[in-house]
Amino acid sequence: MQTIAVIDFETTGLSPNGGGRATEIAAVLVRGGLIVDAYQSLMQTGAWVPPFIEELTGISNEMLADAPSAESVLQDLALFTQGCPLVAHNAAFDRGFWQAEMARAGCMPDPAHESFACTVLLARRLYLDAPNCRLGTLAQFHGLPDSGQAHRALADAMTTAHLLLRMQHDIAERFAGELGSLPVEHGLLNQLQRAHKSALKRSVQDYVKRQGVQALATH
DNA sequence: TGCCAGGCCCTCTTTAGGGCCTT
Repeated sequence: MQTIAVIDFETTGLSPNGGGRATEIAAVLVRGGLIVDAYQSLMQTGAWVPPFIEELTGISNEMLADAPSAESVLQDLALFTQGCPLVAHNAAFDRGFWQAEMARAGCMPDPAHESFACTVLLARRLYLDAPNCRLGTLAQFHGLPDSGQAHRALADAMTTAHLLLRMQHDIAERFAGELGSLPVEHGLLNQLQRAHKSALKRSVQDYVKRQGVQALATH
């Protein structure tokens, strides 16, 4: 059964190329429709946290002074998520920091981590009635469990994980005719997030068809 | 005070521009 890692970074800015560094990371493991494990840590990169970010996240320079080094945190994280495809809310943002911080820490690239699905792109496909696709809005829209203080890594990763579970449920229900008993795994999420709204059903059918071919190929 | 990035999507589009989403 596939395990998916839902991740969330808190950072000092919007882009690693603009000098932004990670301040906190969380990863939540999802398997078989359940949250099965979680990891969270502050990390010390030596970067200064601007007042605006401190107010937004509650993460201060003083808190980071006692935090473990980014290198040790990222090595732990690489082990924790080993072999798991990744999911994040606005994956383009987290993917940029993931790649930059993993490279700085000298972690070997994990082929599974090249597959990075985005709950924003999926939400834009699936929830046309939602006011917008911000994480907090979608959590309220679906009545997701309260995961704690927003803009902290574990709380946001937990909320994203609950959103992902909701999406897997909704996709399975909406496309029950095409999917049958096929689980809603990472490959289908990737397929759907790239599909045009009007082509959702065709994407599911294409995915199911390919799964069938792969199943035959393994026998 | 306001902007600083980057990837993706949508449309009054595709030889482009603007909005969304993340910290």
